[in-house]
Amino acid sequence: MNVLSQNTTIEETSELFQTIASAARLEILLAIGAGEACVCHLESMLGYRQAYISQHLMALRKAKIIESRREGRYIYHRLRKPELLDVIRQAAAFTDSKTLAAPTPAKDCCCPKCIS
Amino acid sequence: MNVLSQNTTIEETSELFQTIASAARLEILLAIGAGEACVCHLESMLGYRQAYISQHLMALRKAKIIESRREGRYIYHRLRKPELLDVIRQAAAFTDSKTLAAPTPAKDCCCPKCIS
DNA sequence: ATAACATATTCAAGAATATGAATGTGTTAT
DNA sequence: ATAACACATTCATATTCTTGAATATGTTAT
Repeated sequence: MNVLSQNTTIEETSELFQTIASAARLEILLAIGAGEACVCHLESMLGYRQAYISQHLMALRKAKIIESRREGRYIYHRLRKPELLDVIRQAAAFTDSKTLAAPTPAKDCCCPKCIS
Repeated sequence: MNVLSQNTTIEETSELFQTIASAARLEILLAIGAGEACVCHLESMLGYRQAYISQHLMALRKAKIIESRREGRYIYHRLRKPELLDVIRQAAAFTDSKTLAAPTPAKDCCCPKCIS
């Protein structure tokens, strides 16, 4: 029933979160945006060292989140699926909004003790 | 401009991802769902040991993702903001969909070398 | 061929995380 | 007051992640 009923999906989802659960990585993904970017671009944009950025790009590539393409001595990186930005933005919105949801009163535990 | 223009939001978002970047934690959050659940419910539902679940609940509580309420000897846990489920579902959908986005050809790096 | 450049990769040590085991705390029943 | 129960917390270790430093690779210009 659930979108995540399959354990494999849960695993994959948790791996996705793991990969993007890093401020530097989020910055990089947002900087790449829907287009593409070379390392020097990210370097000047974010102020991180070259090797540091490359390391993160490597992790993102390994996680199949980005793809790379060489053009001369530049290598351009882009999101495999720009929809990832939506996931990030939604999470950011979740984080930001100060309005807490109304507490949902409900209860009926189906564990052995409760139903027996 | 960007939703994440503030570094604080990026930090918070990365912390959110960090907290939910665990299969066990995702399972727990989905099991709690929009309602509330006691530990024994989660225990019988997910098949994990009690202490293990409590440890994860502790982490989720520390991250302000869930809230707890005691009723007799049971303690019910619920999402502070059920919208979190949407974030998770969207990520799961992202993970699942096999359709890769069309490559976006684009380039114009604004780093020192490129614009100078 | 050599040098400069853009970027990737490897390595290692410290930091953070995960999780099993043991134990503590608050509540209800007797 | 004691026991049983539902759950939380602490502790310790194994594993994973992070990140600075060093180095390697592929490309272009000379």
